[in-house]
Amino acid sequence: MDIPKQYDPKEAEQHHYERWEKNGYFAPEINRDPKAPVFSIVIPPPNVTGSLHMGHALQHTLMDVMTRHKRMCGYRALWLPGMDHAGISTQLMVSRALKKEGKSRHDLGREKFVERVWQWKRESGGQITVQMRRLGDSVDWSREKFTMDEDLSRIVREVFVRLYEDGMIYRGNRIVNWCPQDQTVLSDLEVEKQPQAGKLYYLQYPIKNSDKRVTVATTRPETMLGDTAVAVNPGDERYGALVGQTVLLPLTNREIPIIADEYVDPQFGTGAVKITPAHDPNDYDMGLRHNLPQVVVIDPHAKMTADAGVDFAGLDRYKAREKVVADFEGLGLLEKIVDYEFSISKCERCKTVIEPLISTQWFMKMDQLRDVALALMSREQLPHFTPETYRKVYTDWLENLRDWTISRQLWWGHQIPAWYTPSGDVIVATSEEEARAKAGTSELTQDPDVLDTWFSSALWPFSTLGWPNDTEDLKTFYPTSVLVTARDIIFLWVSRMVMMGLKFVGDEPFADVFITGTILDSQGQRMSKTKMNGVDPIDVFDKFGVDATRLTLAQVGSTDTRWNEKQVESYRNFANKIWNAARFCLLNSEGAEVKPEILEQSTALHDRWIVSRLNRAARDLNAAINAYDFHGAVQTLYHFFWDDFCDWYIELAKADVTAEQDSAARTEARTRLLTVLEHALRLLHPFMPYITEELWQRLPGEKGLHAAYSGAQPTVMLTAYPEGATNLVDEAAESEMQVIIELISRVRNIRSEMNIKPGERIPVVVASSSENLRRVFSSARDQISRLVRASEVTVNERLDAPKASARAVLSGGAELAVPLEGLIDFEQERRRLQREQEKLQAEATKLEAQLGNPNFVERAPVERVNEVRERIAAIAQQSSQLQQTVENLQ
RNA sequence: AGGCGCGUAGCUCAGGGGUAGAGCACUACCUUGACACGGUAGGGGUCUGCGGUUCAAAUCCGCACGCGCCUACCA
Repeated sequence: MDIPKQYDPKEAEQHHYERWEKNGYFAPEINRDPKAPVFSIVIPPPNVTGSLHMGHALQHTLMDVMTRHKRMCGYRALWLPGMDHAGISTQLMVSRALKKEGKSRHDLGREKFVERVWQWKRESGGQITVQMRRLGDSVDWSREKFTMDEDLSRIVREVFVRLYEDGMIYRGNRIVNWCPQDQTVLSDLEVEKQPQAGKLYYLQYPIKNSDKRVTVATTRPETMLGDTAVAVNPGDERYGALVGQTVLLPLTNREIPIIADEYVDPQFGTGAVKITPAHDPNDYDMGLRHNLPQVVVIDPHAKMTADAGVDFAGLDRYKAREKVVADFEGLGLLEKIVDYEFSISKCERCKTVIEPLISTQWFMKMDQLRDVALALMSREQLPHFTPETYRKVYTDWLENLRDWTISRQLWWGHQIPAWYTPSGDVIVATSEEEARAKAGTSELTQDPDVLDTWFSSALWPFSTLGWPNDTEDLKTFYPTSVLVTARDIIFLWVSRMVMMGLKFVGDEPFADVFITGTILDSQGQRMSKTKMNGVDPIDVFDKFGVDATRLTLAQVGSTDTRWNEKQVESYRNFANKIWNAARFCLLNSEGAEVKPEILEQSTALHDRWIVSRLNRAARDLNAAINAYDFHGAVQTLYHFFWDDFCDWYIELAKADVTAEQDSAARTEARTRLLTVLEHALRLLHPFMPYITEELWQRLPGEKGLHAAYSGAQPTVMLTAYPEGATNLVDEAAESEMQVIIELISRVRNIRSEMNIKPGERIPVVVASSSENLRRVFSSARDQISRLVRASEVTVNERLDAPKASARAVLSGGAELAVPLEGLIDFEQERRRLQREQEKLQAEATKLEAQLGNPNFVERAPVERVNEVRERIAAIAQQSSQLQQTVENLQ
């Protein structure tokens, strides 16, 4: 058999995925058990323009671990993939491509432009699906969806119409966030706040029929051209007399009132605020309260309008700002300018400063849906968030939810299914035909706007499953089991899916929500394109292998973690360890094959021990995965495989397995070793799909699949995930083995501390008053001998060894001695024993202090007190044995 | 301004009322027939600080400091 010494991940990553996909292993139909429980996840659809970044790699790893785990547990498992049309990003991307050809989207016209986007999508969209295959995502590609698919688009229209008919969608004229660059409205969630070092300008407005002035402070002087009032707090004594008077607004010919409103904070600035209802959300609200006119002085391109006056019309907003300030200064009305840090709203896509503008848009009322979602949370604690702290984030957000601006002035997206008659009536329908029928005319114009991308995403968990038809998929897979996503879209997406799911299907879209952590760069900064500090997962795959990367990511779970390549390297080493352990098993497999029954028929201590450890690990793993404790799961796998299986079991079994002579005992040892390995590969598979499949395929024997998949081509993917049988967890075997392990470690410690040459064989004397322990030592005599390189191992009731021996006391009431005539350095040995003694004493002192405290004895649980007493007794015994030993050295 | 999270070994992180953990890094020895991407044995922490609750606090509760993130209409 030819197995290289080093594992080559690329080799394994090359062919298995294609076979899994081709054989339909990812589709839930592979499960033949009609009574199989169901597990389903819908993928957070990545942008069609996107490529795989660390965040995806993390989320996908976790979703794949869960899906593979549940599939192996016999669940009818579906992980449904798809992509999002990503309105603004995609439109921008294609527009940029056009620009290189010297064209704009307006040159093409809407229809041609949209066709161009589709063409782009066909040719270069969905790069990420290739990368998902590399990562090993076991998604059912036969169910792949795209938010702009015809069927999903129809569902979007259907939902829109129903919401409109329910009075939850309306068209209105309001102040909105406008991006002057992208020429579209944005929702509150699509603008980002940034701290900005700016200026606060103090402007003086003359009061009519008086020589007094009132000073207002503003960060945006240009908006004063649209002021329609000055407001003060009604309780502000400084200004009480002014309320009701009129201000002569400089640079304009207008007179505006001084009004009183609670909103004004007397502590801030001068306590008097200029009010510009057309260009500030707060002023807008105040304008409505006081019936103030809205004077629009800034247009959608962020240029000043004719209403700003002839001196300003056509100026850019920042140029206008300079001119307003200069003019005030010229008039002697500029009181002062102070440095001031405030936050500014920017378009999250293009980073242009948002202009609040009054505009006609489509909105969705959220109060009713919000209440239903909140009721679900208070009544059933759904969805259940992991980590739980996000429950509060989610509910707080919902409680403060406002209407959602759902229209966008884009061409790429779901065009709003509303038509206008020549007389201006609005007809909302699922198709133009239906609209014509409703309107009684064919002279209709469709609303040019499209819907916010998140509108279709909100429907994702049921639109992908065939709603509004009562499909098998919808009945089977909805509600889905868990949603895995990053925390930044809890509001944009998670909450909206809950609301829409409840409204249209009647059930919550998912029971659980797992919020992943964030992978930061090594400096603790968020990875971002602009900072160029991102780590490309594909590069990591190439360098360390997909499986090692997955293990690293799975371990991250819900914690924010700095990217640490050393960690991946360590898991690359782990993969290599697995490879070489398997290599050893396979190189010594002649005459043997995997045979699961053998595990229950183990009699030797080390065999019962590894079976116990295996089942314990399996039990812990199932519990950890089900509790979304991925970090714990990875640790369990790592230590079971490396420490228990490689460091101890293989070494203990080695003599039997590698015996030159063929024998029943050798075959049995080999069979057991192969079988334990096969179980370990199954445990590892959800985390490390490639190396496990590669090795599993090489194991000899009829390796069974889970009953639900009988008849399928052999693959570790479809084997049963070991459950961890309680009856095979053998506490006695584990504690007996623990004594052997301790014995071996102590002797090795003596060898190392005494500087005994590695090749030197030494006699070992062990003694215990316990007959059982003596039996344990005797049966393990050969193994102990090999692992500590002993010339002979003697087991007695009482320790009988020459003075010139190194000694140690074991925790189970056993002692050992290593006679070292001529080799031992008495002084060194005394120091070594002294250190042991000190450690014990330190512990004893602590425990005795505890026992000496009457409150402890009275109030602590009895078991606890007894534990301490027993421990003290054990230490006392060990200690006196050690003392004896030290004295014997004289 | 509020809310949330975090502060544990040199580094990256687990843990979480009852004797401080892992990986990496470090020290010594080892090319022993699976693996040097390895083996064996070690060293290393008053668990940010101060108070409180408790028989017992790294763990629970306050407060302070530091670091993140989120929400917010202070011009």
